[in-house]
Order: sequence, then structure tokens, then C-alpha cells
Amino acid sequence: MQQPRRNTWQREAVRAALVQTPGFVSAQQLHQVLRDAGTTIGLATVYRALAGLSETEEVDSLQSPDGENLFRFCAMPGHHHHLICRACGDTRELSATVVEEWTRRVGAEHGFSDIEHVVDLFGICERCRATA
Amino acid sequence: MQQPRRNTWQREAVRAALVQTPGFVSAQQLHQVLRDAGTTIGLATVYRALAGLSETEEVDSLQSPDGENLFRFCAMPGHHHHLICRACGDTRELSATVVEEWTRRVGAEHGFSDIEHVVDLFGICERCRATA
DNA sequence: CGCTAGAGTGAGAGTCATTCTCATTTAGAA
DNA sequence: TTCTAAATGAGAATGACTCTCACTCTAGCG
Repeated sequence: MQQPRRNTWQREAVRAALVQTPGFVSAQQLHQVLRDAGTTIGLATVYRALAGLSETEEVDSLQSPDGENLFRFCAMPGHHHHLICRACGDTRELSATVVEEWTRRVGAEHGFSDIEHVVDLFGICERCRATA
Repeated sequence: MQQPRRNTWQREAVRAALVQTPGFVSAQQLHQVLRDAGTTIGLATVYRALAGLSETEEVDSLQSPDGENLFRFCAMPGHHHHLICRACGDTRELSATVVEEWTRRVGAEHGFSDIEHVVDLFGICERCRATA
């Protein structure tokens, strides 16, 4: 999907809802939040908006272990990774030079090109550990 | 799913088909292969078998970018990562001390515990690059 | 400002991987 | 061999996501 040519309140609403949300959310959750807020936004539109934002790298997306796509407003520009609390969804953005280098090296060793990597860490944050 | 209490030819057929397959395959593909081979195995059974094998770590599983679960017979015991060819699915198993250390360090820095990590590399292997 | 083209929307149908249900089959102990 | 519950499998159910298409509303133009 390329840049939208028109601005709509729906797109803005999705962006706004995303900014207010601390951790990763699914499109479905976001849709529910927006409906609960009294809007009449459609699920398809939420998906379209998220796909657009994801493409312009305004949001990060990742797949949850159960196959759902999760989204999060992206503070750090450019390539980076995440450390996500399994319990509360709180997320830290990480830049990882070590990993990037390792990726390049391993790729070269095996004669692979166009290497992309999926690197995400899941754990339990301090606060949730205390609560448990 | 805990260890099965009975051995069935179906379970064995799934394992066998998996061993013969070089790269990652989806449950659906595996089911198709088994049906094509003349068996009457059910899709649900393939899923059950894969879940079981995955739990005993006899197979590795990962999520493809489009949300499908893929499986592969696991040669390297214990924790490891993968370098997968996007074109032909050929897979190299990697042990990555660097990454494990980085994971531990980052987790500690942020006060996270029980860190798990998803680290997979996708690229184009030498052979496929030549073919293209 | 009003008009218009067509981008954007939304309700609901469609798709597709995976899981569930439950009647039937069958492994494995006695 | 007989018996019983584990395992299977066909098809229905689920759930995330995408597609369709008639309708709406943005934004450029006069």
C-alpha cells in the first residue's frame, strides 16, 4: 500500500489510539477500543490504516506466538528490536549492533544474501515480577 | 500435549515424512504429502502429531511471515537458531553464543527475567541466487 | 461556494490455518 | 481374544484477516 492521498478522521483515530497505547495491541483490540470510544470505524479500515502506518514505519509490528499481528507506535526510527514483557506488554526498544554484525557474518559464512532477521525478546519485567 | 500413551502408524508417518523433508513445511503441506502417498490420515491428526513432536523437541517450529506454522525435523539437539532460504526453504542450524549473551545482558540491563528470544534469519542461498 | 471524480470506508461475505466435536477405530493390557 | 479408553478423522466451528461493492466524503477545480 502506498501513501494515502486523502486524510480521513479514521486514519487519524487509529494513529491516536495507537499512540496512547503503551504496549503491543492487535488490530482487533484497537478496533474494539475505537468502537467503545463511540466511533463507527470498520474493522477493515483499522487493518488498512495499520498496514499503511506499518509501511511508512510509523508503527512496529510483530507476530504474537499465537499468530496474531500486533502493532505498536514506534518511537525509535530505523531498524531496531524489542524486549517485551509477556505479562503487561510493556516494551523497550533496542538497537543491537552485536546482532546486526552476527547476522552479516553468519550470512556471509553460509553464502546467503539479502539477509533479514527476526529478533525479539520476551520476558517478565521488574514490576510484573513484583506483583506476581 | 503430554507424551502419547499409544503408538500409531499415523504418528510414525508424520515423523517419517518430516525426516524426509529438507526445509520447513506447513502442517497442510505435510498432510497433502501423506494423502498423496496413499494414506488416509486426517488433518487434525497431523496437527496433533506435530504438536506432540514439537513439545518433545523432536521438531523445530517457526511462524512464517504470513502467519503459518512451519515445522522441520530437528537435527541439532538443544537450543539453536536458523538461517532459512526464502526461495527454496533450505535451512542451516546455527548455534549463536553471541546472541545468547546479548540476550542475557539486555535482559539484565532492563530488569527483565525469564527471557526467551526469537531469532531467525531469512535470506537467499547461493544456489538460488545462481538460478535467478 | 458548489460540483465532481474517485479515494476511502464499512458491513458483511469469503478465505484459510487451526482447533473442536464426537462417532468410530484400534492399541495394548488382561 | 476381549475390553476399554486413547487416538483418529470427517466435518463443523473458530478466529484472524482480506475482499467486495455500494455508498460516503475529501480535495481540487471552476
